[in-house]
Amino acid sequence: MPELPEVETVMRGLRPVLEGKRIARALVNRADLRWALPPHLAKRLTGARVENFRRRGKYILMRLQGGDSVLIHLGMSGRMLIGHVGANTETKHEHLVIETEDGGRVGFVDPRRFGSIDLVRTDAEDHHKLLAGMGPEPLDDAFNAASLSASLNDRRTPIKAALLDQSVVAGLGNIYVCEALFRAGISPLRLARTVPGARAARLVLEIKATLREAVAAGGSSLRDYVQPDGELGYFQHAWKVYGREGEPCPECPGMLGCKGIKRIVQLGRSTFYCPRAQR
DNA sequence: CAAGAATCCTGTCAGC
DNA sequence: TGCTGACAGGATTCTT
Repeated sequence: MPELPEVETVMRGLRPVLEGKRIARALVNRADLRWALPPHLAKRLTGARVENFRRRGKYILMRLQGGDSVLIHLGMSGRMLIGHVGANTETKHEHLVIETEDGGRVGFVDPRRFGSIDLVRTDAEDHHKLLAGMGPEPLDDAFNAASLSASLNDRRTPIKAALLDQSVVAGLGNIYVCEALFRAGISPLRLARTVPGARAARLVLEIKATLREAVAAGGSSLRDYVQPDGELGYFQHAWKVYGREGEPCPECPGMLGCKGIKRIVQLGRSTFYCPRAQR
């Protein structure tokens, strides 16, 4: 679930609670997530000072003093529950708990257990199996019309599938791909190889704009997801097509040939788009 | 080799 | 109220 804006929001929420703090206690309640947690995770966390955070795609990296990074992926339903030691925080599916010396408490909650946590040496973060081969950060300058065109050129999949591929661009998921394609006026069914050129240039701009706006809004809060501080992100109200099957298209409402937002299935997942506005 | 399907797991919601 | 089936932010692994 959480896509780049939500992961970024979560990371920003963790900073004030953990950065510069020493971990007094760490507790693993359940180790069988997507992949088994490292056996010595709790031991490695306990007593460690948290230096800083970094986000890469949909991953959060928490750097510890001593040269290790904790690599966190929230999967579909993962979130970080922030509170205080001793406060009533009874929650199901809290697989990892971290308590800081100054009384802060962070719980990793993930009902579906598609998330994962691993340890990696900080100086080799990008060589980790899960990060190696990941495409450019969409908000970096390295992600531009030329680079996107190059990676779409030899692809025969629909553009929707290509953008969900993290090796093309890192951090996009189902929602933001739908939104960016709508804003760029590109059909999700269009073959990726036909996008390079002017369409790719427009697509890059819309991807960046959509993500920037979503980050500024604190992400999109769905059923399982709220910001670490419990506040709701509000970008879901700005969705133009996602989850809006049957509603009028914001681009061509009521115009001849516009039948509103349509839902189709690609890669087994819902795609929302306007067949008239997106070509 | 590339592209699509199946898969992991739990919760929620709509419909009957 | 309770049951059933569809569906949900992801991404690897298995089949065609």
